[in-house]
Amino acid sequence: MVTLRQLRYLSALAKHGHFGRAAEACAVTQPALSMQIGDLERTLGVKVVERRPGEVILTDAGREIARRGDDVLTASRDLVDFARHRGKPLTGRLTLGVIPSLAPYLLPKILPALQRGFPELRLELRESQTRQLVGDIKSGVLDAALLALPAGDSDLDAIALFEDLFLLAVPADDPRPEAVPVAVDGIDQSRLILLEDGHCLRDQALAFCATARRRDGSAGAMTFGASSLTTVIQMVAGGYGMTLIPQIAAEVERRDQRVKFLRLRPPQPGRSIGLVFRKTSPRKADFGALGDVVKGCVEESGCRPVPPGRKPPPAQNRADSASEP
Amino acid sequence: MVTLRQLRYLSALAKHGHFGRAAEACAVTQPALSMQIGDLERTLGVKVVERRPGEVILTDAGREIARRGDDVLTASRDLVDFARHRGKPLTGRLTLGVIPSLAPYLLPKILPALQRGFPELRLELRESQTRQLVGDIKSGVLDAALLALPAGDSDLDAIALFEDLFLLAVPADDPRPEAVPVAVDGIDQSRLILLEDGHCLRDQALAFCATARRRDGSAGAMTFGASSLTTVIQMVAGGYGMTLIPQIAAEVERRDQRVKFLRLRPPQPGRSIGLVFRKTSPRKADFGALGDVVKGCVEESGCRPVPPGRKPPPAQNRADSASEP
DNA sequence: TTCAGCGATCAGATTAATTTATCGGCCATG
DNA sequence: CATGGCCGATAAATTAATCTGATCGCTGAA
Repeated sequence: MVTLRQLRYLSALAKHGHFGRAAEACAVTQPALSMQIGDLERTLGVKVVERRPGEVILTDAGREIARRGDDVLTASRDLVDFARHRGKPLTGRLTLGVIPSLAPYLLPKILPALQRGFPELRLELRESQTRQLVGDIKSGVLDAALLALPAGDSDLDAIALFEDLFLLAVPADDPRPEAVPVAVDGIDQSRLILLEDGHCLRDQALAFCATARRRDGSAGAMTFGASSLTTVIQMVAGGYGMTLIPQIAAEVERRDQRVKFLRLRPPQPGRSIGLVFRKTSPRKADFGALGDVVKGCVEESGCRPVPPGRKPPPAQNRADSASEP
Repeated sequence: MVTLRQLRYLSALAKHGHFGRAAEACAVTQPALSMQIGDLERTLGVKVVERRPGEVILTDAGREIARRGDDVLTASRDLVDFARHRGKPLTGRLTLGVIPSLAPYLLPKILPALQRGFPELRLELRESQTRQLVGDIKSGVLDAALLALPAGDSDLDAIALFEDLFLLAVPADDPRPEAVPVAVDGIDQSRLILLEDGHCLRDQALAFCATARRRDGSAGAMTFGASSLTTVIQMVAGGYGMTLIPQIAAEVERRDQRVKFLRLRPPQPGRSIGLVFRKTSPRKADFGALGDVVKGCVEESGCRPVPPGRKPPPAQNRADSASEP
């Protein structure tokens, strides 16, 4: 009979490709793991791993078995999570991913409120790009993530939290007055400074500009890859170009006197920020509560963004955030 | 740490509502099961069952835990199935459901071929209505089922096998010549004899007639509920009315000289027969092979129906088989 | 009151899993 | 072609998990 223990050991073995290290990861000795894998192979009637000198690789069948095993483990972990957290939202450990263009601006708003409202919550944060976050949510490494919708994965569910409009950040000495919204034509794509590849914000900005206009044939855009929005703003301040920046970040970056932020004429581009989690997650109650906290913080911070009143996030007539990360 | 054993015992307990009988079903003694349930409650920190004199009922949390536990068990059973059957399609035990309006006509065609081509296959058949079959597939009681598409459940996948057109069965002394297709107007809905409630064929026939015409306000139709198509044909033969009958059944029922079958004018109503199974089923290779056998048998039997060349089954301009069973 | 049904509990036996120690194959070195 | 290191398999002893059979205590019915 197959056991969860065998699947756990197999999962570790698949991950480490090494009996000794897999055993260590499972906090058992190597023979213990060897025997469990052996038992598994015997009960399934298939060689699961190829033991070759210098490396241990899964067989084809083994790969599929490990994949299914991970599904089983995730489901059982969910079961335990459900039982342990049922009835008391936002207590205990909760691992949350946040995209880099959001984390430094949103977290300072919500962490104090969370701490105050849910002192029993032990939040573990991770900052990564959307692609990574989605993978980690699906594999159960993360419970949920704050990112720009849509996440575009049918295994995932989302709660829309707020709309985050884009502003055009330009040097303070730009001739255009701050009061007048500029048309997208005001954006010289070749002077656009963006985050490095892989950031959803970069893709959204590019998508918006692409639909807005295409000044020359070159895929162009001075797409120097900064790793943080603050860096991007520094470059704008230094007169190296301009950028599209989400309102929630502009609030903070506005401190720098050498830049100013111009609003854009409708249809204003923007992104829809949401809380994403596995459809089968056992902690939906937590996510509802967490979402409420975020909405509350964003609202009371006097920020323009407001929670939308609909389920499926829009992303129509705005940046095409359908592109992966 | 939670174990599959505990989940198996919990599943049995949930099903039987009785420690003793659940234990018996698991082939262990009652104390063994009691202790495992006790351990489970201890590790989860929740009372899972309410022990009250005379009955054992799950708590709210227990119900959800049992549901999730069943998911885990299904996934682990799938893993084992995958490992055991991988590489040798159509061997070993395979449980297959078939709807009643199809089983007696299709099975005689395919069983000999299956026996010949796959002697190692031990097919276990069950005849039930669509609703029941779908439930059993989802819970893992059945591996797959032959029924009229669409099954309409997002957890299920289907392979379309063939189109089965409906014919109008009338008494042999009906004045209309067999050679000329009749219009749907030729169907007097008030004289329609159908299978009893719950059969998809009944719903399809009613749906087709409803779109075809509505002679009077009465929901009408002489919908005496026969439990088999043979019974229905007997009644038609006896002059009690007429019926819509799938071509595959007409082939057989044609033996009765007292009825004849009129073709219908386009858009000809019909049903799309398919093989349905869980999306995550470990035996998709088997289903492909089984589907091929069915297609082959249906074709070579000189039957009109042919395999369609498209994935999503039609059900357009024909009986509305979207209604449940 | 007494009894039958049912689940909990206990002690002891059994089975499964783990650890420590060791073996043997396979490379890379010298 | 020896030698030592790495790595997984195996053996024996130990520990932990699980089971059985006997029994207890509770509850509702006779």
